[in-house]
This record gives sequence, structure tokens and C-alpha cells, in this order.
Amino acid sequence: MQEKQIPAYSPAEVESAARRYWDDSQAFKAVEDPGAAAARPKYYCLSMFPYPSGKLHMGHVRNYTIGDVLSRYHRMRGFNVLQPMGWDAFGLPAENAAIKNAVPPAKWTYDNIDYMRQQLKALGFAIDWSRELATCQPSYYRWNQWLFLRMLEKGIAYKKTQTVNWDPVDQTVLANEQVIDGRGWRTGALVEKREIPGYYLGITQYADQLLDDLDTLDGWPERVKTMQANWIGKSTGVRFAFGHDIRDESGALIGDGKLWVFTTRADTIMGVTFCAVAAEHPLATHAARDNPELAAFIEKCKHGSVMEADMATMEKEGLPTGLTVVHPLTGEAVPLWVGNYVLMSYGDGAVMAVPAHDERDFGFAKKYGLPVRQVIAVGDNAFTTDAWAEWYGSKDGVCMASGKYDGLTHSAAVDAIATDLADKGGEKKVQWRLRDWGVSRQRYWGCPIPIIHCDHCGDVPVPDDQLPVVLPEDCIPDGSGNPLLTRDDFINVACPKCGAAAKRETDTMDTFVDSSWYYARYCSAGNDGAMVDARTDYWMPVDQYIGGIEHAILHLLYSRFWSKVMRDMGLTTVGEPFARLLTQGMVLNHIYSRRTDKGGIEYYAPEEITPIRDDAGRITGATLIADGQPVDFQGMGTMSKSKRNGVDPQALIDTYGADTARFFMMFASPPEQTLEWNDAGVEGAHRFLKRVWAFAQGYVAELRAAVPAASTLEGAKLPVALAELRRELHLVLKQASYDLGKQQFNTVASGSMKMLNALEKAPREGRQAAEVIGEGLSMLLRVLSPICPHITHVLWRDCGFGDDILRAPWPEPAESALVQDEIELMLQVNGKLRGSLRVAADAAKDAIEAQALASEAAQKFMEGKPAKKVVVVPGRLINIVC
RNA sequence: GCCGGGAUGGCGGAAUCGGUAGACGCAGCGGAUUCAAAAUCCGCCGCCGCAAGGUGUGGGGGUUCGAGUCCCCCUCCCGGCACCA
Repeated sequence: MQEKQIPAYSPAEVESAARRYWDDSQAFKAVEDPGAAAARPKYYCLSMFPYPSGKLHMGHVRNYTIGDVLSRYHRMRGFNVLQPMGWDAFGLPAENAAIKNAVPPAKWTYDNIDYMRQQLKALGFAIDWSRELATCQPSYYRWNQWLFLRMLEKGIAYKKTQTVNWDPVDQTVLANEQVIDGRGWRTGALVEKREIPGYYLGITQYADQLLDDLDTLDGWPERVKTMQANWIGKSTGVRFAFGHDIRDESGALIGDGKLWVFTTRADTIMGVTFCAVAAEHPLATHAARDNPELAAFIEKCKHGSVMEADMATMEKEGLPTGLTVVHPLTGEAVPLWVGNYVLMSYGDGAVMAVPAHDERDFGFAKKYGLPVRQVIAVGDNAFTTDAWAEWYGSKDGVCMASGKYDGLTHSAAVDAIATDLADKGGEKKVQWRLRDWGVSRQRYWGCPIPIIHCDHCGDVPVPDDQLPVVLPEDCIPDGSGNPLLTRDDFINVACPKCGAAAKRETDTMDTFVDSSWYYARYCSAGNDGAMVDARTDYWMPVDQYIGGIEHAILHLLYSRFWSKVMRDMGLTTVGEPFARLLTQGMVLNHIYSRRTDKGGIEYYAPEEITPIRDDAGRITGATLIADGQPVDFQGMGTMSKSKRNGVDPQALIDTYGADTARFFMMFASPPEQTLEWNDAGVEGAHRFLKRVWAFAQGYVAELRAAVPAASTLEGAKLPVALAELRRELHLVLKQASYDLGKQQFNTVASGSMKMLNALEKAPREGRQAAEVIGEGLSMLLRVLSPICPHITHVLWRDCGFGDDILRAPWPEPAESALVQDEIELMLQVNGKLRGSLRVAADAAKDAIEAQALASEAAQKFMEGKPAKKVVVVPGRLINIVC
């Protein structure tokens, strides 16, 4: 078939031609079209914007290809599609780069954006670039500041103290990431906890809505909704107080003589054998005054981590205060302890301890020899204090050794006890795990918090007409604190109220603020007069949001919260920003590191090391190629700049083209699944595209002329081979459309391979053959086009199917092509596959049974025994039980 | 530690409702083409077995005519844990 010279597949030529066409025709510019909402519904397809870390990695390629496939598919289905792109441009890595290379974060960030934008363009994503934004632009972040001020007015934003990691040597606040084994990443100094003032957003005011509205999110994965619900953590319990007579020096009762606690297990109240308070609790402070050992312990608690994971895994320790509190029901004196596992920030910073029925209390009691008192019985289970058993914590038991409450179930006992505690101020209470959102960061590269501190007027909001408070872009952080502190031109300002000399706030906002509303800003791109406008009402909510599972809780919860705030302020009409969510699995790669002499961690790229493997091929260690010395293998982890394990797609694009990179990424696995990076198989993807190219060009050269202008296939009598070919093509198409509907793109890719396999084996003689092949090829190109838009764009035109595949309708399988006269059923005997049976497609159950029992395979394996039962699964199989 | 998810050939993965395990690829093996190689094409390819057959979806148990799929227990891996984004 190679008599005529077929042009070779040249990805570079094909891809630049396709992109030129899209650019010239402004193919992806999205225009609001509210009048045609019924005929041409909008489809807002959004992928999480990247942090401009330097280069794209394969996780980005996966994320944005998924979004692009969905965008292009919906476009072919007749939707008015918006797919924007921007940059989550503030953040810590820019400061780290500045520390390392003395480059201003602004320059580093903008250079990275330029490089990564060009990479995104090279991948051929159908993005409306006219809406591009970067969160470090004053035109964007002024609206962070503006909405922050509105929240302040409404009491949603407020100021209180926050706990931070403090590096005593660098005299600076550290991010959790910068604390390694309790020490500062650069100084190696023991990190201290420090209380400093900061601004908070009252996300807990929306806790109920954030929880309840999860039920409306039908397009979200269950696992994400479960994680969010658990994070919000609504628990119903009882808040009550242990009485005491502990007084400070002035003789005043501390806390009015009440030690407040919250418990979800009030039914175990008769099993309380001690109480524990946080190190920061006023009673702990009081007890430590004349107790040096306790004071030292409290001091020790103030070091150490602020991270929940560390709190949960650390050794539970405590010291008695020597004080006692009074059990509210028994009047018994209960010893009071200080425990390092009690959090001041959760509830009242104090817990009642029931060692018999709480695993943590049990461990603590065993360690310090405190009494354990069983008050819940579950069936006949025998209780011993030797070791913790799972049932001790069960809510399915009844009270015992609890006086009048004996025999009551969990909920009945909680109710009765709450009633009995009521006259002492106890009450049933809903407690949330969710905490308010601390947004102050003691960092330079972020959005300035628009507050001015005046000696006379206090904290004064910056007036709207002075927004934005612009961040100076020429600072170079050196790791020893926020450089804004030394920028007099930034700090010194007149108080907006009294005009006296005043100081600007130097804290900046958490970058999660930036990403909490960018989706709304894309819609109203370019509006300098308002945060959002009517265009946002047209596009919102996002119809399909795509991003990594790593954002399942924080980013998505903050965005949902921010949306509700904007709605309540009348800025938008939408309370849930993302109608449908696809959480992409992480793309993993090997992580190698070494500890530095200061106790920090230095990471090495996989290409810089030689792995050491055991007999099973597992990596156990590695050496650095540069010096031959060992490095640690840290396992697999998400590709990231900071761990230096990202794989840049550039080499792939340069060698094989964007279509191959996109196809390979989609083919590798279903989108939600974690993917360990491995480029074996890229060649196979490329080989497939070369075959598609050659086949289509062969069709142009040999068959196209024989294909009639109007299809004659529907209802036509085809030769068996052609009918079977056409059936297979339409069957694969049907499957591919189904798979696209469930967002399983790997099988869409393999479906396109199956179509090509079928087409290549097809008979090529006669008009009908040419027509079936032409139909199949046009289906193949359209199914493949969302994944490989460049090659399919060029081939669509070359094959004469039309000018622009973007405007081609998604192909529909012809049901008439799928019908069969005869089908094959699997034959099992006692559940084991023993053969198969061909029967008429409409054969009756009795007839099938008879045919099955008479078959040679059945006779052989039934060994003369009578059939006890015959199971017939229509269209599938027969199972003879004997 | 807690919350969420995952584990299927040498590798990536497929199997829509409990009904043919391994689609489609990669790697490998054999062959064709070639002076040779690359590229391309054809065939084979879970494991054990000459075969008949047996066996097999991380491990252990259960439900069922039938389990990768449902239930219970366990192991390992990944994501999150509020200042990485």
C-alpha cells in the first residue's frame, strides 16, 4: 500500500499547524451567551491553577490533559465552554529561591510563569488565555483586601492570638514544612511555640452550612465529602464543669470555680478517675507557681510541634498538679493533671479522663498508675486492666457501676446525665472539630493585610479608595524574617483616621485566600471596578473542577466557605462553587534525600543518584553519583519542586510531540488513581499515533474517492466481514462514549486503539468497504480528538471530513449496527468454566438449558450425575450444578 | 496516631449490576523484511504441567450455584492532618 508516497508523521509540523489555526481563529475564546442557555448551555471547566514553581511536571500534564479532554468533549457535545488558566503565584518557594539565589521573589515568579505558560501552550490546551490572572498582581489581590475589609465589618474576620513555630536563632516564624524533627531547617535550633496576634476568618460560623450542603454536591466523589464531613467534625455531647476552690494570689476563684470540659461520652461520667488540662490552661499556670517540676514540664510542652500529626504520635506525658476538682455528680475529689495531649485550642482546654473507656486515657492511666474504673458493659465481655480492648470504647453497651444510671444505653444515659447536670450549668452542646481559619502569615511574598496600626486609633482598616495596598516587588528575603519590617517606605503611613504617623501591618495573607475565589475572577476578567460582575453569574458555578486529591480538604473547604461569604454579601448567587469534582490521583516519583549538618534535609533528583536494590528489586538505598556517598531513599511521593522529584515533560514533547505526551498520560491509568511515574510505554503511544497517521493518509490515497457523498450504510445489507467490522467499530464507540461519561479516559484511549486495530484488518475492496472504513475512521478521529487534538485536527481536514474537527459533532453509535443473530454463552459445571455454547440471540431459557445439558462438555464434566440446578444468566452464561 | 484511598501477569492497566480474569498497551520470545541495523509487519506470551488438567486478582476467614467485585480480620503503600501548595 506504499506505492504512493505518504508523508511521514511529523509531530512538530502537525502541532504547530494546528495551534496556528486555533490562534488565528481565536478558537478557545469564551463568550457569554445567556440568550442561548437552553440550546447551548455553558460548561465551565476548571483545572486547579498551578503554583509557578519553575517547570511543569507530569502531575500538571495529567491534571490539565484531563481538563482539556473534558473541555473538548463537551464542546463537541454542543456546550459553550470556558476553560481559563492562571497562576497561584504567592507562596513560600519564591522566598526559598530568593534565599538561595538572591533573586527577588517577584522576578523569579514572573520568569517561571513565562516559562510554564509556554509549556502549557506547547501542550495544546484549549485555554482562553485572555482571562489569565496571577494572584500576585495588585489587580487581583486588591479584591482579597477589599473582601477582607468587608469581612472585618461583618465580624467574619477578627483578631486573636495564634500559635506559631518560632526559630529563636533566625528570630523568625517557620512554616510546618521548615521544621524538621523539632528544629529549624536552616539553623538547627530547637523550635519554640510562640503566641502572636493574627487575623482569623470565622469559618466556624458557616460550619453547619458547610456540612449540610455536602449533601447537595452530587457531582463530588463520596470520599471527598466524607473527608470534609470528618474534618468539620460535628459532635454532640455535654459541656459541664467540675467545681473547685482554687484561688489566685488575690484570693479570686480561678475561672469562677469551674473547670469546664466537653465530652461525647457523658455516659461514662461515673468512670472519671482524673481530669487533665492543657499546659496553657490557667489552672496549670497557677499550679506551676510553687512547683518547679511542673513549671519545667509546662515549659517543655511549649516547645515541640504545633502539628496535629506530631501531637497524636508523641508520647503522652503528664504531671499531677497536686490540686483536685469536684466530681459534679458524686462530689468525689478528682485529681487534676496537666497533659501534653490536651489542646488548649479545642473546646475548653480540659478533659475528663475515663481510662476504662477511652484508649488515650487508658494508656495515660497505665503509665502513671491511675485507677481504671469500668462503667460500661458490652455483652458478656470480660474487662481487664491488662490491655486495651476494642470494645472498651464501644457505644453499644450499657452503664454499670454507675448507680441510678445502671442499665441505660449510651444515648439514654447521656440524656439522663445531661439533665442531672443542668442545675450546675451543664448542657448538651454541639462541638465542632473545625477551627477558625488563621490567615496571617509573617511573610513577605503574599497579599498585604490592609490594616494600619495607629497609636491613637488602634488597628485601622485601609479605606477602600486607598486599595490596593501594593506589595513592593524588589525585596529579597534572606531567611531572617519578613523583609517588609525594614521597608520604611512601605511601613510608614499616615493614619487614615487621625492623620498621625502610623505603621502598616506587615503580615500577609495565607495563600489559600488567593485560591479561594480565583474561579470567580476568571469569569469577570479585567474588571477594575468590581471584584466580580454579571459575567460571573453566567459562568458560575464551575461545572467541572479538576485537581489533585491532596486538596480534598483545605483548599476545597476554604473555597466553599469563601463562596458562601461572597453570596451572603450579594456579590454572587452561588453558594457552592464546584458542581462536579474530579480528584486526580497523585503522580509519584522516588524521593532521595540527605540530612545536612544543621539537621535540615537536602533533596536529590532521581537522575542524580544510583539506586541500590534488594533481591526482589525493591529500592533499599542509593548513592549520589556526584560523590559516591549514600543518600536516603524516602519512598515514593508526589512530584514537587521542593522534593526535587518532578519529571519535566519537555523532553517528551520535544522527542514525540504533545499528542504523544497527552495520549500516554491518559492511557497510563484512570484519572483518580495514584500513578507511579514510569515512562516505559511512551514509545507505544507514539507508535499508535504514527499508525493512525499512516492509516488516514492511506485512506486519502486509496479509498476516499470511492466513498459516496451521502452515507448508504444505514439499513444496507453488508457482507458478513463488513457487517462484523462495522459492529465492532460501533461497539467500541459505544463503550468509549460510556467510558468518557464516567471520566475513565484510559479506556477511551484503548478504545481508539481497538478501532484502529479493526480498521487495519478490514477488507478494502469495493465501495461498501471504503464507506465502512471512512465511517470508522471519522469516528476514530473524533473519539481521539479530545486526547490528541493536533493530529486529529490535521487528519480531519486531510481526510475531507470537514474544515474543523472542533465543530464536528460527537459520534453516536448506530444501534442497527450492533444487532446479532447468534450469541455465545459460557458453559460452567459447578461454577467452573467448561466450554461455550452458540445460541440464537432470542433463544428461550428452556431451549438454552436443554442445549447446555446435551452438550459434550456438560456430559463429560457432569460424570453421569443428575443436574440439581441450572442457572441461566441471559446473554452471559449457564451454570449446571450437579 | 486519626481521617480518606489503594493493592490484579515481568510492568501500566481492563473486567458497567456478583457471571468468560488479564481487554488495550509496554517489555520479552519466535518469525518476515533488510547486506546489516533502525523502522515496519505477522505470531506467541499469568503460573505449574508433555498433555488432560490444575491453579491464580496483597494475606487469612466467610456469604453464594458462582467473588477481583459483598462481609469480617490483617499487612504494606499513597494522600491529608489546619504555616508546602
